[in-house]
Amino acid sequence: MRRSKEETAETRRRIIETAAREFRTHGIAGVGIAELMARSDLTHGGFYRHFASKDALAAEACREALGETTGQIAAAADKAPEGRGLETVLRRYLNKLHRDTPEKGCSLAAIGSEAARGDGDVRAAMTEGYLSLVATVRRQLTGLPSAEAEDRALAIVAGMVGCLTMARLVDDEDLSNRILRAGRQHLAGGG
Amino acid sequence: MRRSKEETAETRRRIIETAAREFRTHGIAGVGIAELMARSDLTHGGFYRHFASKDALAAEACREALGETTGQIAAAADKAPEGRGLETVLRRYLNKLHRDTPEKGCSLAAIGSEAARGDGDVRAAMTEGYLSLVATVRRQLTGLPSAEAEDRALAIVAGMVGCLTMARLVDDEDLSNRILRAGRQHLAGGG
DNA sequence: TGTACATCAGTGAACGCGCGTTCACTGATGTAC
DNA sequence: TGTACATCAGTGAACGCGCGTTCACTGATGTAC
Repeated sequence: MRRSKEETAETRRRIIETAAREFRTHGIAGVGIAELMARSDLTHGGFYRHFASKDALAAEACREALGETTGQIAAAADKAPEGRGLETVLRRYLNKLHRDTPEKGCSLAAIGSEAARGDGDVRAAMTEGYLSLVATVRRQLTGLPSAEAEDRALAIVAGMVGCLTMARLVDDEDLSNRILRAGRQHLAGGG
Repeated sequence: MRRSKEETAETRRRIIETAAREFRTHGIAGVGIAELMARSDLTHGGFYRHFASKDALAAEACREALGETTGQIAAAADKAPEGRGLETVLRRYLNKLHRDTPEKGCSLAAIGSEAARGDGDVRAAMTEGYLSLVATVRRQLTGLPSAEAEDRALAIVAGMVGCLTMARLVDDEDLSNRILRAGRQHLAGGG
């Protein structure tokens, strides 16, 4: 049952996509290899033809997910009218749709605290994604000394991640909505 | 082997303390009942004399941990010189010691993304802890319209959680230190 | 206050289950001639 | 271009292990008289 190179590459891509979705929904520890493979229309036995371990897949899935997220936000920021780039990034990140669909959203918020304890490759992928968002935000901060713009971008992106995480964590929807709005307003202002 | 009421209460307290520490270190999913009981000098069988389920213990452990964290920060803020309350809170929360000892630190940052997917009681405990920190920060924001001070406090605390989480997540210590410093500076300024 | 008995904290074995990973096998693909 | 054979993607059973939870049992504590 050997498959062609194209089929093999496509299978690998399918597993990563499934994992990127499932890990963001349930956490890395919350999804098993067998379930992941079943949702990719495969049996679990073939997994190790594609990845050295679950952690190796987790790192690839995070890279994939964060590439998507950071790409979309960078594109939106670039298309924004002059001087409204930061506002655009904040609106793109801190909204109800993003809050309610973690499976398609930012991995930093979806699995940040779990990944902080995790595998080195996963942390490397997360660091790269974070820095990519920071670079996008930094580009919107014009008219500031370079060092201060950098620092401000670090704090703004971390603040975005924190607001989204807290908006998902609290058990009161009104409060959750207020957190999103407060984040959009106050992170723009100088935080 | 029945124990006295005092011994029983003490045992229960010991399990909660162990859990508060272990869950913050390894995540809720990352620690088993048997390990938790062993670290409390007990065998796993007796667990259900004290708690209805692992989730019930998780909620209690979060409540305990957050009570400690929020109490310490509120006390420090109250003792701060006039007008330096927010600065004090930020210094207490965003520093290397807190980053490097999650087992004694804030549960919102340690298990925030995992708890967001979790049990209702856990989320309730987390929401309570978050609101307690928000109230402390809000008290430091004088000379602002009440509604704006509230919103600002929501964003500041979420930003603190995000900065601490990211400082733990990135795999570059210099970057981690810069995130802590940027958070202290820019969350004070208006975010 | 002393006695008889019910309660129940803690033990340790056991429950069914899913985990990550390995492996012998199948058979189509890729390659060497 | 055609043939023989090595490669390897995917299958499904199996590995040892730890998970949350249950349960019969022990014996000291708490309670009722």
